[in-house]
Amino acid sequence: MVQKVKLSTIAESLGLSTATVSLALRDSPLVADLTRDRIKERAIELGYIYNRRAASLRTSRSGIVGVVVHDIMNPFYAEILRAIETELDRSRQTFILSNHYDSVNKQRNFIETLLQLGGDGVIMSPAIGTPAADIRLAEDNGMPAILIARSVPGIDVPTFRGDDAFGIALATNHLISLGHTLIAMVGGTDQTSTGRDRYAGYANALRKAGLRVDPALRIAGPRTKQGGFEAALEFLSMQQKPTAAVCWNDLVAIGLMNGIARAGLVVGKDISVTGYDDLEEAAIATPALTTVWNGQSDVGRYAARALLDKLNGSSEADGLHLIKPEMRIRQSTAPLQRTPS
Amino acid sequence: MVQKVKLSTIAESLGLSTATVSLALRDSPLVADLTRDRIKERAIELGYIYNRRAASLRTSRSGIVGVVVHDIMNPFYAEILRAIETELDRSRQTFILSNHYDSVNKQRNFIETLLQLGGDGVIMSPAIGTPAADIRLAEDNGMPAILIARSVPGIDVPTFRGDDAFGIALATNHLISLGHTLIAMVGGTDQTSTGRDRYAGYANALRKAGLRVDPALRIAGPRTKQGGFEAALEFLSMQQKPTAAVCWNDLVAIGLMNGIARAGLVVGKDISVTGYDDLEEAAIATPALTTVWNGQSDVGRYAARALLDKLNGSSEADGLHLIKPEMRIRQSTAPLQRTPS
DNA sequence: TAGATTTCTTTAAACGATTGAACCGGCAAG
DNA sequence: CTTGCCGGTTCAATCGTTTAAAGAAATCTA
Repeated sequence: MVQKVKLSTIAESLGLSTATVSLALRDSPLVADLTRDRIKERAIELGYIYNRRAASLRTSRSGIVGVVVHDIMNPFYAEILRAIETELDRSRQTFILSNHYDSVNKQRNFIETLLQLGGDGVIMSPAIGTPAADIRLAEDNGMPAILIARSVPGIDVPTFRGDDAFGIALATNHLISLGHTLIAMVGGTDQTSTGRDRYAGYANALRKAGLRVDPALRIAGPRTKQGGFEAALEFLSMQQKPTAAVCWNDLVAIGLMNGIARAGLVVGKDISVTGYDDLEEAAIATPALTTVWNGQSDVGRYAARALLDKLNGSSEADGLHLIKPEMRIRQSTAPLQRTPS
Repeated sequence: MVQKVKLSTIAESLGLSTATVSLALRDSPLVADLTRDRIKERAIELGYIYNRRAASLRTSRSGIVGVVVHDIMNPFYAEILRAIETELDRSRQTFILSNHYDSVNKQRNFIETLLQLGGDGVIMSPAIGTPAADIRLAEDNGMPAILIARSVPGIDVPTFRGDDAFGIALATNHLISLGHTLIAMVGGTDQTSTGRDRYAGYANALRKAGLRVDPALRIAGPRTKQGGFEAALEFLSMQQKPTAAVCWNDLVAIGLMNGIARAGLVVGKDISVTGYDDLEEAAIATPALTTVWNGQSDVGRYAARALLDKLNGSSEADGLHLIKPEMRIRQSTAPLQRTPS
């Protein structure tokens, strides 16, 4: 269907040229005030709808920004997205969201689609195993990329994430200071930079405190509630009976707490559990979850701003920017109970 | 920046016309097999990127579908979106997602943006108070709309949602059959069609069982965990001491259960609680939540299909389609305890 | 009063792909 | 030998907007 009302419709109805109408609608000082008002009024009367594809064909700015993360329904990303949304809304950019579910293919598809649509830029939390070439594909075609939450080796675009090693060390040290010596690490994988950083943070904290680092205490697994819930069994049936768990994130921690509760033990008394991220949910979990705030809102806000800056050509924020996490102590951790033996 | 590689680049490099290249890339039977292969090969060599805006300017099909709901981070919508995503992916449509947070303005902005981008269609869970004119704006400009989860008075486009009155009655009857007579309804508002339907379902079930409907037992509030958590106080301090709660949704129920647990009471023994929606989370909550499956995945799938059908001009699914909810009985509900009096 | 300047407005050429119509050389039918 | 047809390819107009550059009318300058 062809467009009913276009610039020329308005132009004809007023006996003007499309050029004038175009300029007037964009508040150009070139057109007389009176003319501008008449044009705008008529545009509304006629129900004119601006055709962005026609415009962007000419100008090569589409006003579209892509955002792709592992899973937008994951509350961790949800909080980042919320911040990005706020920031982009302010500068009237439309954003296209997508999950990649850690499929490099799905992610590349998204980048290609975005290029086809003439996307102005892309913010991404790269899928596990993202090749540098995929980021370059975007950059080389004039679509700047910003990374969040994870880095890609060989890529130097602006990257924003929490300082994972530091953050996990905060949690681990907190447990150590409560007297725990057998501390498991539950959930997640060691295949991402995040994963390696977190494990290193945990292991280093133990070593510094003179405790043994036992690989058997690492229970890897999905980063979900379900994953944490299922890990509870393994956790509780370990030979060495750990008394505390540092969890990959709040979801895993909440799942684990549920699993432990099902088994009749009391988190925050028999067992101490820490989360990571400080989701809204952490505070209302039972017991309220001790966790580490990971700066989601800052990550989102900074990432969006970095992109907008790039689009305006003004700034250069290339390279890695680490956000410092902060400890949030609640009721899921407690001093070590001396077991009557 | 102008496009580096376009149809004409390929055409020139092979001594052909852009017309042939255009046809070849779209697998038209009009071009010779040999030619087609050479063209495709060269396109890849040159790193050609299809320019959808140029194409859609000519064809008026953009391959973009908009989806706008109250809050994509809300797991209820998340499950619907997941289904929509799967269905749309299959037919290579890009989808643009947005929250309206129940702001009619934000929603209208989204519709306008989508029209500007030449969106092929829109799936929406309309904001509270959406005027019929906003839906018509889309339809009148050739962008078919599909409604999910809520209806809009005066609008007859395809609408998919759960049968709320029926579903809440299921939950209410379940509690009645367990012997409860003082049953509160917690969370949500009565300003939407959904809200009115749900309250009606609850009230009717009580009346049919010969029980009194007391407006004081209706605790309205936000449809979030936080909302449920906060409602716990009010619930526990009511004069008439209800022994069970029908919650607006699983989130409210989980929040309420947390709140009740904090107060030292045991859900599934002292108090019975039902949820609504059957989110993934319901099964792993503690105690596992008795709830009503609301057909999210069906709603999403049917809605996406209805839209795709409309785009192909093939079908007519106008009007309301109700999905029948189903009961999921777990551990958060139990027979009424006779209070020692 | 002629020329210069200012203030609007228009002309016309892009932007990159699609598509109905035209073209072309070769071959079969009449 | 003309006519028609066929597979393959090209021509040229078109989608709706933007924007240099040119034009026109009014105002200012000397």
